[in-house]
Amino acid sequence: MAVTLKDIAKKVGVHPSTISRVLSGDYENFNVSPEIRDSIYKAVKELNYVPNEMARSLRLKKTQMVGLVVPNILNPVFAELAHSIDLACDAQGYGFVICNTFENQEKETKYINMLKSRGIDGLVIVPVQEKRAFFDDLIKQDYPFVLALRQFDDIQADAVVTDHFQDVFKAVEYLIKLGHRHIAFIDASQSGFVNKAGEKGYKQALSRYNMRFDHDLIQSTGATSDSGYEAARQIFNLPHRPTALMVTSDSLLVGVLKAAFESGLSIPEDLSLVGCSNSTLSPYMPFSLTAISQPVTEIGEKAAELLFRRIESKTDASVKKIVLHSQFNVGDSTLKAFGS
Amino acid sequence: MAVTLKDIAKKVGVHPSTISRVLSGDYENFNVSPEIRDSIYKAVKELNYVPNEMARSLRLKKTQMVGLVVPNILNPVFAELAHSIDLACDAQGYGFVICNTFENQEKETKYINMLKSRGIDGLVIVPVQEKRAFFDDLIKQDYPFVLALRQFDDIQADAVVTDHFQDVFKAVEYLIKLGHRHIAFIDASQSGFVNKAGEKGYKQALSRYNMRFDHDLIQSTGATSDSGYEAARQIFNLPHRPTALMVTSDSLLVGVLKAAFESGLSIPEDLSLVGCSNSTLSPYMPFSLTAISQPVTEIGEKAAELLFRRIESKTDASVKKIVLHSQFNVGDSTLKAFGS
DNA sequence: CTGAAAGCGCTTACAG
DNA sequence: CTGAAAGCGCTTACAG
Repeated sequence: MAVTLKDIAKKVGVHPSTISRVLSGDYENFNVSPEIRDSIYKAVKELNYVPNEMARSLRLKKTQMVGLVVPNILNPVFAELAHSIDLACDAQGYGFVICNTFENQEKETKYINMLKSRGIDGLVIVPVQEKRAFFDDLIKQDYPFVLALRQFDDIQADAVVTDHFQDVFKAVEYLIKLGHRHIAFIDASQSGFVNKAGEKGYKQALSRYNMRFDHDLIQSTGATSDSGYEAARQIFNLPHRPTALMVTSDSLLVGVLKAAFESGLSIPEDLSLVGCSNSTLSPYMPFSLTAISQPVTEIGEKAAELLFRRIESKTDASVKKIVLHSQFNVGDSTLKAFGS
Repeated sequence: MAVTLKDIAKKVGVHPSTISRVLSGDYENFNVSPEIRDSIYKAVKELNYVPNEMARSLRLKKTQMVGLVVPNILNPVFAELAHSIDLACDAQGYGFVICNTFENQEKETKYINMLKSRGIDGLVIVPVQEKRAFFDDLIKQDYPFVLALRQFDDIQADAVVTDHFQDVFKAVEYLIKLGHRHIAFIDASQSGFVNKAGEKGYKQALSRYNMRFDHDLIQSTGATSDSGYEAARQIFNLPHRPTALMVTSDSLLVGVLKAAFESGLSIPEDLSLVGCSNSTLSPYMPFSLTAISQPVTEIGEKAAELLFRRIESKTDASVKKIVLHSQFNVGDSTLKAFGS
C-alpha cells in the first residue's frame, strides 16, 4: 500500500538505487542528469513517497532516535527534563520518544528492552530499578545510555546528577539553624544512589550539629503521592510531632500537603516544610516553597550531550560523571522554630 | 555485534528458519525433536539472543507498537491519559511510546510523520493542529489513529471526547445561578473543535439567561501557563472587573492563579473560579476547585479500544465517535455573588 | 519434519 | 554516470 522506492523507480523509469542516491542528496561523487532528477522529485511529490525508516534503519543499523525512560511524567521535573532533551535532539537531528515507567521496575525493564530491541540508538534513563545488575548488563552489551538525576554508586555508566548528599545536608542544616530540633525526612527509597545519599546528608547534618537521630522521623517510601501521604501521616501521628519536614520530590510533596491539610497543620506555623521542587508548581501553592532546586534543564542538556557522544564512540569513550549544582531557595514555607 | 538468528543457528547446527519457528512457538503444524529444541533454548540463553524487532517488523509489516501524541505532559490530564492507554497496551500486548508536542504544531506534524514512517501501528492524538487538512491526509492514507479529548467538526476520524459545549454551558450556568453577572472566560484557542465548543457553551449560557456578551471578558489564548497568566492579567485590569472566571485547562489555571495572587485577589471572596481540572493537583491548592472533571481514564481506555479496532480492520470499520460525560464538582473556589 | 529461498524496503560497494 | 546485486535480520510459503 505504502509507496516504495520501487514504485517511484518504475514511474520514472530508472533503477531504485538511482532514486535512493538522488534523495540522499549524494551529489559529490554522483551526478544524475537534471532532467531525470527533476522527474524523480516530481514523482516523489505526486506519489507522496515517504521513505520507510524502518527499512532504512535496518540497513544502516542506526535509527537516529533516542528515548527517555522516566519514572513519572506527572512530576514536572521529568517533564522539564523531557523538554530539554527533546530540544537537544531536534538540534542534532535525532527523533525522540518518551516512555513512562510509573515507578514500576518491571515496566522499566520492559521498556528499556523494547527500545533496545527496536534499535533506538540510545537512552537517557532516570532509573527506578533497585538492582543495578540490569544496567551492568546493558553496559556489557555496549548499549549506549546515560543515567540522569539518579544513579548507582560507582556504576560504570555515564551519568548527570546533582550532589544530593550536599543538597539535603544544606537544607537540613538550614532547618537546624532556624532552631528546629525535630526534623523529619521523607524520601523515595527506590532509587539506590539518590536515596542513600539523601539519607546520609540528613544524618550527617544532624550529627554535625550534635542532634540525635530518631528512627521514627525518617521514612523511606515509594515515589508516588500516595506514598508521600502515608509517610506523612505516620510522622504527623507521632506522639512528639516534628516541627520541620523535608521531602525530596514533588510527587511525595503532593501527598504530604494533603496529609498536612487533613491533620489541620498550617504551614509554616505548625510545620516548616522544605521540598525538592520545580517552580512550575508554585502558583498552585498557598505559600512559596523553601526548596532545593535542581538545574533540570541543564541536566537534560548534558545528558543528551553525553548520550550523543556515547552513541558515536560506543565503548571507546571513557565513562563520564557530571555533577551539577542545585540552588537552595528560601520561600515562606519555613519559619524559625518556636522558642528559638 | 548483536547476536542474530544465524549465530545461534550456527551454534546449534540447524537452519535459522528452524530457530525462528521454535522461538515463535509454532508447534501446531511443526515439530522439532525435543533434543534440538532444548539445545536451541540453551543457545538462546547462553548467547543472550534477543530478536531484532526492527527486522521482524519490516518482515511482518507490523510493529506491535502504538504511540500517543500529546500537547503537554505537564498537564496531568495528559499524563493520566498516557497511563490509561499504557495499561490498555499492556493488556493487548502492544508497546507504547509518548511524544510531547509542547503545544507546537510543527512538532506535532513532525512527530506524527516520524512515528508513521517508523511503522508504529497507530496513534492516539490530542491535536494542537489548527488546520485539519493534515489529519484528512492521514485518513486518506489509511493510517490508523484516533483523536482524544479534542477533535474537529465532522472529521472522518475515530474520536473520544467529552461534550465540551455542554460542560462549559453547565459550568457557566452554575455561576449565573450564583448571581454572577460578570463572568470571564479563558480558553485555549488552538484546538479547533474544543475551543469553538467552549466559546459557544459560554455564549449560549449567557444568552439563555439574557445576559449581555462582553467581548472583553473572553480570552482565546495559547495553552501554556504563561498564556493563562497574560489572559488573566488583561481581565483583572479591566475597569469593571468580573466577579467570576472560568478557565478551561489546568495549564492555563496555573497562570491564572499566579495573576490572581499578584493582583491581590482572594479566591473565592473576590473572584469565583471554575476550572476544568484533574484531581491530582488539588492538594497543591489552598481551596478545592469547582471544576468540570473529564473522565480521562475512560477516555484513554476507549481511545485505545478504538485504535486497536482500527488497526485490525483498517478502512473497513465505520468511523466511531464516542462522547463521554464529564462531572461537575462544586468545590470552594466559587461563592454567591456579592449582593445576590 | 527441516532446509533453502524469497522478500519486507532500504543503501552502497561493485561492475560496467 | 547508472544498473544489478548483496545484505541488514527476520518470517513463511515452498520444496524435499
